Amino acid sequence: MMGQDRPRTRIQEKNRATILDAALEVFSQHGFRGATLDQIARAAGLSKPNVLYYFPSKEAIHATLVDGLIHDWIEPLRALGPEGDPVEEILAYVRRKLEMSRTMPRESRLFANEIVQGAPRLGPEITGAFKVLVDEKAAMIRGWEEAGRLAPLDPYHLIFSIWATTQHYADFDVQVRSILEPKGDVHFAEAEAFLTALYRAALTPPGPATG
Amino acid sequence: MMGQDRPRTRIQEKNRATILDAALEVFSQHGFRGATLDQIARAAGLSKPNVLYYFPSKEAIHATLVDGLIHDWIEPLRALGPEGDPVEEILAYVRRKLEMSRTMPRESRLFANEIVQGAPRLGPEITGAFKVLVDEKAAMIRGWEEAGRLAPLDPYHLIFSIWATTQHYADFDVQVRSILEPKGDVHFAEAEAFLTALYRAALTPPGPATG
DNA sequence: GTCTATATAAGGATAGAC
DNA sequence: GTCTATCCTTATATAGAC
Repeated sequence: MMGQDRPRTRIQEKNRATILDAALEVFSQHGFRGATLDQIARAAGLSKPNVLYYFPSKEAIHATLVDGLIHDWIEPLRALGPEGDPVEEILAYVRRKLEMSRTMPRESRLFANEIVQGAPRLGPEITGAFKVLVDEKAAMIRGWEEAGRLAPLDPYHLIFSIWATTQHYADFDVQVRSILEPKGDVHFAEAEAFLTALYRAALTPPGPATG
Repeated sequence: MMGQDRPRTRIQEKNRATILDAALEVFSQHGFRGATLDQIARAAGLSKPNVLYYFPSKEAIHATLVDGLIHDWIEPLRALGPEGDPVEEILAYVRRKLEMSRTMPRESRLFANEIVQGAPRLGPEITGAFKVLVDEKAAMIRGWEEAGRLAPLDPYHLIFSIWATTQHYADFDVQVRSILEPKGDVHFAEAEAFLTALYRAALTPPGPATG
């Protein structure tokens, strides 16, 4: 419950970081209940009691992890700004999200595990902040649409669809790979091309004969 | 491990069905490890040992559930046929999948839980059958594209995107609701309108001046 | 077929030596 | 700070009465 937030030595910082990385690995793969302190300790190269020397409980490790990741996780949406061409701006958002699925799949699965199970460990501060941010960006998108700079699509469902399509490559990675088989990570380049085409076609306003 | 497949009385069938429904509820919400036999027994209105009278183990309940659901789960993709207009055919698939998210959210989350965690309990028979089916439909879509009846988009990633966008409303239901807030289930109608517009725009071939 | 009681194991957390 | 040993709760599964 209470965070261990007094000054720490370098070795303390290092061990905490090691534990958090190990915990990210284990929690993202097995979910909160499926993860064990034993697995986390082993992944961190420490003994179980030693892990609990740095964090008061398994739940505290998870909470610290979530708190530390949430900022980076919503950064791409925060960065969706009013400058530039709306279509290109949203396409850039899609690409940033896809890039996060490629480079931070564990973080994506950590959140996916939580949300699928009803987000019992994601406090109202987190979900609340999320809603405020989405409302803000949805209003901006709505403005673009009313100005005729974007095809008229429900902004909320547009955002949901971008989350769904991009996070899919991290959250459902095993399924994607089992279907696409051998190719290593090539499918991320394919996915980027596909999603760019999908959203460009849907977002471009009907405008006066652009072809 | 071994299925209990000798003849059963009506009461046996009824209790097995009750248990499986309760298990679907509990597994879909908490995942395999997070679910307990106590929860399943309580949800089924039976005692824990009585549940284990009908199934040899927790794992057997889960396996029976998955085996029983997989057929219905992939039915919409199987139904994607060569008749009619390709764009409308795919849009119909999108609507069927979205409808399943609305009417069978527990089933969707059951599979989501499994796949996010690396599908440790989904045998190669299931994932293998999946790949064969997707390969087949992807080839059909490719054919449509080469005939100029569909905009050229990677068929595999198109299918992934349809899974992602439609299942999102079941798997990430709490997040969707926390952002869309009060409206009861209206968002499914909105989602259908959005997804129809999204895919119609992207799938319609450039063709000779249809507007 | 269904229950109470219980065996047994796993896992979170603590005690206390070093 | 780190470890071994251990406590204690939870959870799967079984025994055996009814």
